[in-house]
Parts: sequence; C-alpha cells; structure tokens
Amino acid sequence: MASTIKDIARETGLSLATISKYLNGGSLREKNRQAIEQAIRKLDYHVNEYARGLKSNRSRTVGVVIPELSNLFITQIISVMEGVLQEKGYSVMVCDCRSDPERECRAVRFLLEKRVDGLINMPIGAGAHLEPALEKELPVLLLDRPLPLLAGRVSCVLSDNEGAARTAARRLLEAGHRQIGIIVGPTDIFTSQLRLKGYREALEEYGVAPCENLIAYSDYTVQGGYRQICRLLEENKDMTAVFVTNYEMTLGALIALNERGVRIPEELSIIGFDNLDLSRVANPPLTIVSQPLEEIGLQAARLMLDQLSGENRTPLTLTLSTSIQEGKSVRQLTL
Amino acid sequence: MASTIKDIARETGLSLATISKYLNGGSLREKNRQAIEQAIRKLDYHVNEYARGLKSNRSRTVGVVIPELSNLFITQIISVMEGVLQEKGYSVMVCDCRSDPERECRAVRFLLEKRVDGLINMPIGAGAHLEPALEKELPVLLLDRPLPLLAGRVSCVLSDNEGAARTAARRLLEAGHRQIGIIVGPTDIFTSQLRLKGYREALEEYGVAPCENLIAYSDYTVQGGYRQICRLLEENKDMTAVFVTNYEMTLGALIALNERGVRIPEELSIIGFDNLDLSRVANPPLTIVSQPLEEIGLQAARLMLDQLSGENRTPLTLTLSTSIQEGKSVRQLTL
DNA sequence: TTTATAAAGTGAAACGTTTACTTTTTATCT
DNA sequence: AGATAAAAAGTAAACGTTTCACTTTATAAA
Repeated sequence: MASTIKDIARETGLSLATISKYLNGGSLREKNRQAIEQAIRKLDYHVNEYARGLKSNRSRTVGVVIPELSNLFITQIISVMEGVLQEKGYSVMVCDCRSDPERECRAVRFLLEKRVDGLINMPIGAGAHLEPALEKELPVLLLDRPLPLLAGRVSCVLSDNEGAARTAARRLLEAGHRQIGIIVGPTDIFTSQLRLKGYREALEEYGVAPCENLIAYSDYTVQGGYRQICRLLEENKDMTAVFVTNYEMTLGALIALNERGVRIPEELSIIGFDNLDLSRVANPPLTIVSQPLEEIGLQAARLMLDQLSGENRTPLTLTLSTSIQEGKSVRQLTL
Repeated sequence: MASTIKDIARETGLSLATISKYLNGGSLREKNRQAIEQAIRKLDYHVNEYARGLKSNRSRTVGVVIPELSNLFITQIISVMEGVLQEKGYSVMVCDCRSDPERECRAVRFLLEKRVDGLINMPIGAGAHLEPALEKELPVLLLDRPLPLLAGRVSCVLSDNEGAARTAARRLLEAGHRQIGIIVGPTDIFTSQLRLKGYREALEEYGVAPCENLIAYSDYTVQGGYRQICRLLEENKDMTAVFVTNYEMTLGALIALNERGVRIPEELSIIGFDNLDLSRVANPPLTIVSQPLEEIGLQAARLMLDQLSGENRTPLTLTLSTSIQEGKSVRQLTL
C-alpha cells in the first residue's frame, strides 16, 4: 500500500498540517524539514494528486486541443510546450480533434471534465466551443489563429503571417519575378487572409499590379495544393514563380510539378512554407518561409504558466516573426 | 459553483448512493433513472474526477511515453490510440522524452505520480525504467520494440520488421539487383537487428552471397543516413540499389543523393521506409516499405483497454505485417 | 525576567465521491 | 392475505489531502 501524509506524520511525530505545509512550500523548522524529508524517502511517499485535486480544485494539468496530431508544425510546438510545462509540475493532455469542429467541442468538454487548469487550443471553430472554459474562468490560450469572437478574453500566440508572406513575395520580386502566383488557404481562415495580404503588399511596394488570376484559393491540404498549382500553370503561361502558403499545399504542389516534369527553378521558381526537412529533401532544396516553432511553444507555455500562477491574468497577444530559409528553388531573372 | 452528487440527491429526493449507482451503471427504477437524468441536465452536473479518483484509485488516464513527439511515425499511432481510448472515457497523457533514457525514466515516474491507470511506452531504455510501474501492477504496453528484460511481463505491439526487410530486399532482387546496399540502425536496437536479418534472409533465398561492405551501420538519424549513403557509394562502385531502413535515414540518403546528382533510379535504385508523403514528394516517387500505423494504434489501444478492464491481463505480443508501396525508384535490370 | 510579537505547529472539518452494510419496497408463491 | 426472496434504495464511513482558526513555542524588546 502506498504511504500517505499520515504515515509521514506518524513517522516524524508531526501533525498532518505541518507535513502539508512542507509539501506546499511553507516555512518550518530546519530539523523538522529534515525529518520530513527523511521520512518521505524512507516510506517512498508520493502526493496523491487526486486527494490534492479534490481539496484544492486544481489538477496541475493543462489541456491541449489541436486539429491534427500528425502535423509536424503542431507537434513540434507541443513538444516544446510540454517540456516547459512539465518542468513546472504540469502535465499535458492532448486531444486531437481531426479538424472536426464537433469533435473539437467535445474535446473541450472532455478536458473540462478532467478538470484541467488551463486550455491551449489551435482552433477550428469560431470560438463558441471555448465558452464553457471561459465561463469557468480557466485561462485559455489560442495558438496560431486568433478568434475575433473571443478578442480580449483569451491570450494568443501567433506568427507574423503577413510579414512572412511579404518577405517571401519580396524575395521573388527582388529576383526579378513579376508574374508571381500564390496558393492560399480558405478565405475565412485568419492565417490565410494575412498571408494573402502580405503578398499583396509586397506586390504593391514593387508597383506590380495584382492579377486575380494568379491567386489560387485552396484548402490547406495536399490535394488542394496539387489541384491549384495545376490550375495556375494552365491559366498563367507567363507565370515564373509561385508562393505556396502552407506545408501541406507545398507538398501537393511539389508532387504535381514532379509529375508534370516542370523543372525547378528553371521553368518555375517556388517558395514553400514550413518544414525544414522537406526543403532539404526536395530536389533542388526548397526556399521556404519557416515559422519559429520553438519560440511559439516556449512563449505559449510561458504565457499559460503566468496565467495559471495568477501572476498576469490579462490576456495578451504575441506575434512572433518568421524567417526565410534559402534553398535553390528561386531563379534569379536577368531582366 | 459546480453542482455535486449531493445537489442531484436533493433535487431528486434520492440518496447519494443511488445517484452513484446510476453514474456507475447500476440498476434502478425507471422513474428514478429519469428523474436523475433530468436533474443532471437541469443542474449541469459533471462527475468530479478527483473525488472519484481518490475513492476508487483509478484515474481513467493512460500515460504514453515516447522518444520524440515530432515524429510522424509516432504521432500517427498516438492519434489513433487517443481516439479509441477517449471513446471509452480514457484520456491520454503524453510525455516526450527526447530520446533521453534519463528523461524517459523521469517521465514514467511523473506519470505514476499522476496516477495513470496504464502505461504505453515506445522504449529507449532497456526496461528498468518501467519497474516502478510493474511493481504497482499497472498494465504496461510496449510499442515498436520489445524488451527482453521484461519478456512475459508486458504486452507488446510490433510491426513485422523482419518481413518488411525481406520484402524490400526481395523486391530489389526480383528486379535483377545483386549488389544491394542496406543502411541499418544501431546494432543494439531490436528493429534494426530484425531488419538486417530480413535482408540477409532474402539474399540467401536468391543465393546471393552477403557482402559486409554493403552493410552500413548508422543511427536512425537524418545525418546518419546522409553519411552512410556517401560511404556506401564510395566503397561500392558496383552497387545498383540500396535499402534504407527508417524514415529519417531515408531522408538523409535522399538529400545526399540529390546533392551529388545521383539519378534515381537510373544510377541507383532505392527503397525507403515509412512516411507516404515523402514517397510522393520525392522525384521520382519513392518505393517504400510502410508500417501499418493505424493498425498499430488500434491494437495497442485495444490491448490496453483489455488489460485495464481486467478482461485479459495476460501479456500478449502482436506482430503486424507491413506493406510495400510502389513508387518509381526501383529500376528493372535486364540481366 | 517579563511581556509583546512573530513564527511554527496542531486539530478538525471539509472536498465529492464510492461502497460495505442495512433497511425498505416490490414481486412471487402459497 | 401472508410469507419469502429479490431488487432497489438508503446510511455512513471512508479515500488523502488542504486550510481555517487556533495554540504553543521561539525571538526580541523592555
């Protein structure tokens, strides 16, 4: 049978309250502290988190709800978050909702039943699914996408999507490209809108009139990227470069280009998104825009811990800047 | 304030024990059942898992310890497991130990403190790290690699590594290749040994004498794959095909081949491992051996649930068969 | 030394369930 | 209708902590 606080009390001759105080970092006499430590070691005592959770109404657990577990962008962030949180004694419960808003809603409720102390969510839904958490005054943190519906009520860690797209487009413009296609995600998704905006800004900077035909709307999937690059190629015979705005679509585009035997960068320059591995394994290595995954995870965990400790409960939005990773998929045009 | 079982008792005029019986699936009078259901809805009652856990000593949580969260092979399995487990009311706590045995050991202890009901582990260490769990008689399930140290004491879900390698090597032999290189992982790792064994068996079947120079020992990393393919190329000018035995090394090998301008499959045929996306994005699409991720996750969850329910506590080892995904990276040699 | 004050320690009541055990109700059989 | 057995409901004591209100002990000042 596992030992309890009572056993420690008996062993040391102290009272329950004193042991509890020790466990929770209260001040006590040095020799008592030592006696307790010795007893704990001797009896191999471990706090019962359930008794503790019952009394204190805290689980030292944060729930994470994400659209997809098999997505490197997400798991790399989680990996970092988990490391930081665990260091502070928090565990992480991950729910993968498979990009289904219904499932996402259920996941939030599920985690709430598990009495998580906070919620980190890369949202699919518009925000209603988080209301139950907000009602209970749990700290909630959004990853990757803000939710206008929840503005001011939750914290948020984003990467600078607009800047990322601007940089990528500029890179192509600097290399002399003027007919630059872009494949963006769904128009109702935040990251997608901003990436398109950044692209437009860069074009304007360079005095290039935007051509609607060069903008392909897709859905952030491999399939979608495949289809839209085909459309772009067909409808824009003079297109010399393309910017694909997420990882999955970049994959799709590459597959299509490979199949069609389009040579990169001789016939078409391309800038992709995320995932360094891909950029290296493609032939030639891809120039990509990459988001600061490590930093996102770190800041998210930090923000959550702040809120959990009650130190800083005011919701905050952090926008982290992206970087461009040079490959060999952009051709320098001699004008 | 959240409502409790007491509120439900008051609302319905029944006793605590009856409500508890309802919650745990006991039998009761139809009208009482209805009354309780109505009260639960009216008061928005949710079980307090902490009180329940305290009393019943079960957390309805299973811990998962893995070497790497940013590894598609692993996350796809977890994703499936999580889905199945959640359906049965279990939540999943994931700890990523970053391929560090020390961290792995800590993760197990951490999860034990969180009072998980079972442990699923893709192990780094030799097994000692799981002793504390076994002592407490928790069901333990190993993923991907068995641990001789724990044989007979834990369940295990594996893929048929030997068969996978045999199939891949046969595929190359059938295509007429005879000088077939292989890049394997560390010699002390289970999967690695079996993959090498399978390769040897296939060679023998075809009466091809194994050449030690064609066997490159590496470490399952991108870097390692990169280095070893270089070595193989240099030392075996007559090598016409190579089999790379995990995803990361396949990536590394591809990068090296791309950099060197080695044409696939004209100059070198290659069969890779895992990850379908990669196989499609590479140019030409790669022929790969792929493990049944979905099935592994499913069976692991099923096995764990069986053990948790006490239905079938005898440890079991499941070996699942792999498949080969045809690409265009294997050249048919006309002998 | 005495007194005031701060620090350390204690006792006991919660927290919200589950579960033996006991009592009541209902159904079944003479 | 009365006796009996089975099913349903109820009682109360745990589970292992935390915490509030209090008492004791140590420390410092007079």
